[in-house]
Order: sequence, then structure tokens, then C-alpha cells
Amino acid sequence: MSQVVTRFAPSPTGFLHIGGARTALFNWLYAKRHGGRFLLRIEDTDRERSTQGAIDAILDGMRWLGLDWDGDVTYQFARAPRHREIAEELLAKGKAYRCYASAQELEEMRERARAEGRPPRYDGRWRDRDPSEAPAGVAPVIRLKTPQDGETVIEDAVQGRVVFPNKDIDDFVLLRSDGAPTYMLAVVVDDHDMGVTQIIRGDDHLTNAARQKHIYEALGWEAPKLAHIPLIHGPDGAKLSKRHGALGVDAYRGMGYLPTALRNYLLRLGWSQGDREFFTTPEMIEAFDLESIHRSPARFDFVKLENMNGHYLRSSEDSELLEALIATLPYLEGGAALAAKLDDKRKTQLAAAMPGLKARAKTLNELVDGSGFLFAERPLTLDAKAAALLSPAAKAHLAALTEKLAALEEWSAAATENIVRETAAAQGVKLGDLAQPLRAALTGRTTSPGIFDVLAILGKEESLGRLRDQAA
RNA sequence: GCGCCCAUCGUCUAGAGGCCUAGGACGUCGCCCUUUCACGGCGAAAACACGGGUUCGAUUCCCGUUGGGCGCGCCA
Repeated sequence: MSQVVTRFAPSPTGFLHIGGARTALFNWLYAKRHGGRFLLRIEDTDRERSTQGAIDAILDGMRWLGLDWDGDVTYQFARAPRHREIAEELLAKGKAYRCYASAQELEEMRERARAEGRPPRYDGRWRDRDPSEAPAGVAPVIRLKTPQDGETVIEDAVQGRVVFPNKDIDDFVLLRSDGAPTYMLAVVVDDHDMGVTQIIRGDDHLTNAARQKHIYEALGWEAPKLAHIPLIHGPDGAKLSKRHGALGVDAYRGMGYLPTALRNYLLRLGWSQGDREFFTTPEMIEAFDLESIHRSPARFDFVKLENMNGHYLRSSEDSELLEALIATLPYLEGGAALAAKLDDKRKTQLAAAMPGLKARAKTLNELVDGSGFLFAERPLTLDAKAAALLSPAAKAHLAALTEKLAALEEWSAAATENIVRETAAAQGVKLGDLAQPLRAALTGRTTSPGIFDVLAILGKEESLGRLRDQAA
């Protein structure tokens, strides 16, 4: 009876953006924290703008983020008859009325209000008119009769007590002239019917909360508790645009972020308990509360997300990370090419290289990039910095080293290290003077996992081949 | 324009009247470690928007100003 029920209710007019993802996360966390249910509702009453592609993207994004919902997805449009029924009920109770004002009339109303410095709102001209005055051939909308005096008080878990003057709340539309419900009506009816006990949504809905409260009151329904969380801003403090963070969550997957890292980052954006930065999923569920949500908006910072992602990458088990990497390959830059070459041998090499690779990567894309040397075909193409390392003198040193390595019987990181160190000493050069050209010849880069590990992973034949390629 | 919300280092934040010479994290800079890069370690620079109150005492409470955000659709 007192079970907590939360919901995430996106409209499928675009992808699941980062702000929506955080809202979903908070709802999910709250439900988990209280042993409740987390429901998903697609608000597709706007037939013009809702698309199946957007629905798929949202569901896919939720799954990727690991935000599983309970039960079936509710599609709001399918509930239109129920919404109409409630609108009729309100009409019958005298809590709502038919309005025949034309679009042009409404436009004039708004313009006049603006000109006179009043809030642009419906003036209630059909509020008390007799239905017999209805113009012929005009399909009416149904509007709620809202209180004209006094104030509406919202008790919000995040915003506290917020008071709106009722004179600023007009008789808004519940049912459109074509019989379709508006968002305002649908959201109230659905939340009620779905048994939602706690609404957590963006604070762009705060003023809507006051309107919706009047619907609940007109219906005699108990309203869910509210929590309006601040929106996420872009790095410049302005609204999130596609330029900075308002990308679909699939874009974050494509940028190589781990869902666990993104969740942790999102949690800490506008929610905090002391100085603590990292939370595992069970820890987040245990710690999450509405009281610790801030009222001030936070800016999205890719740099910090990246750092956090690096932390998660490094602390991942090699096998799990490899699995995650392979699963994400189709979405990563250069991932498809890598996937095509990933046979059992390469997979084994990749697994062996993982400790050295993950220490140098902040994203899965960097992991892909760093593992490039495993998949490169001889003769390797060297990048500029690597090529610069292979001076004639360095090549001479390498040539000598190559012959010693060729004579090596037991090929291991430890064994090759001995040879390389001995050779450097014999040649009277520092280890780095030999190791760096070696790395350049072996990987084509100046950055890679430890060079002795690279030798071991590549194997004797391939290593010697690459060295001889560069000797010429 | 009207209504509502917000305001601590560049960013995320700690701070709930004296514990603050304002703490942590990311980023930045310097040093160390090192075969490179990265990781890691050490250290540095860096903030209470402004103005009034209240108080013995304000980052913390109140008011105003400024700045930012959101809302004001037969969109959601």
C-alpha cells in the first residue's frame, strides 16, 4: 500500500538526453532505495512530433545505462479514452467548461496582455457563459476552472515551499478540440492510475505542478509527492545545447564512456553527501536521498566525466573490461575495423595487453586507439614522433639488439628485458635511448604499454619482423 | 513584461552563526617516480557576486541590487 512508485516520463520527440538520463537515474535510485517500483511512460500524445525512432532510442539508452524499469512501458497515447473520460467527468462536476475561443482570439488575447504588461494568459471568457451561446460549427476545448484568487502552495522535497499567486494561473486546456488530452491532463491521470507516489522531474515543470495540483483537487485525488530537480547547464552556464552536452546517451556510449562512470558522474551533478565522489551502484542506492539534491543548477563538464571514466576503466577487471569493450565496439570510432580483425589470437593478445592499455586510457575509444599496434599489419606505418626516434644511430643500436633478441630461446617479458638492458649497457647508452626506438619500431608510436610486455605479447616472430622492417 | 527558482576556487562541491588562515575533487602549474606516455606521490596558484541589515560575531539568517535559469501553447 505504502510502496514507493516512481516514474520516468520522456516524450519521444528526440533522443534520451543527458538531463533526462539524470532524471531517470534519480527516479530509479529512489525506487531502489525504498524497495519500490520504477515505471516508464512514453508521453506520445503529440502525434506530430513523436516518432518510433525516438522511442527506440530512449529505450536503448535506458538499457545501456542499466536503468531497468518495472512492468511494461506505458504509452500515453493509448490511454486517450481514459483521459477523455476524466475530462468529461470534470465537465459534469462543473469543475471544467467548454471554451469556443478561436486560435485568433487567443492570439489577440496574448498580444493585448503582453502590451499591457500582464502575463499572457486565457481570460476566462467562456468560464461562465451559457452553453447556448456556443457558436455553431466550432469544436470546443475543455478548460479547467481554476481558482481566481488566493494562492497555490507546492510542498517540494527539493524546492521547499513554493507559492504561486492564483491570478497567474489561467484556465488551461485539458482536452483539445479534437478530443485529444493535453499533457497537463494526461500526466495527472496517468500518474494517478499508475499509482505514482513520488514525482522527480526537472524544475522546468515547477510551475506546471501548481496547475496540476488544481486538477488533483478538482478530482478529489491525492497528489503524489514532488521533487523538482534543477536542470543541467552547458559549460557556459547557458541551456544545454547540442554543442556541448545535450547529446543522446548513445553519443556518450560512442565516446567510450562506461555506463557505471556516467551514472556516477550524473549522480554527483547536483547531488552530494560531503566530499565523497565515487559510489558503486549498491552504494548509490543505499545513499540516495532527495534531501541531498541541490537547488542550484550544475554545469556539465566533460573533463571531469572523462577523469571519472578513467578511474572506472582502471579499476575494472581486465576480463570485464575486455568484454565491455567488445560489446561496445560497434559504437566506437574505429571499432568496426577492430572487430573485423578480432580473432581468437588477437583477443588473447588484447587481454594480455589490457593492464598496460587501461592504465593509459580514459575512454574505450582511447583503449581502441592504444591497442592499434596489436592489429597493425607489417610493415607498420609510424607516426611522426615515432619516425623521429628512429635516427640512423638508433637504427644501428636496434639492429644489434635485434640479433641478440633473435638468439633468445625463452621469449618472455623478463628475458627480453634482460637482453635490452644488457645491450644498452654494452652500447653505453641509457635504457631509454634504446627502449624508445624499440617502441617506435614495434608499435609505430611513442606511447604504448610497457615495452617488454609489448615484446612478449607480440611474440618473437612478429617482434623480430617489425624490428627488421625498420632496420632497412 | 509577469511569476517562480538559483548564486562558495575555471568546473563539481564541503560548509547548516564562532571549528574558516574557507576543506575536497577535476582542471592548471611545479617537483618526484619512470624506457615513453599514463598511473601514482608531493606541493602551489585559485572562491564566499554586490549593498544593507540582524548579532558580541556572518560564507552561513533577513531584505534589496546585480547576474543566471525556468515558466507563461489546443508542446511535453
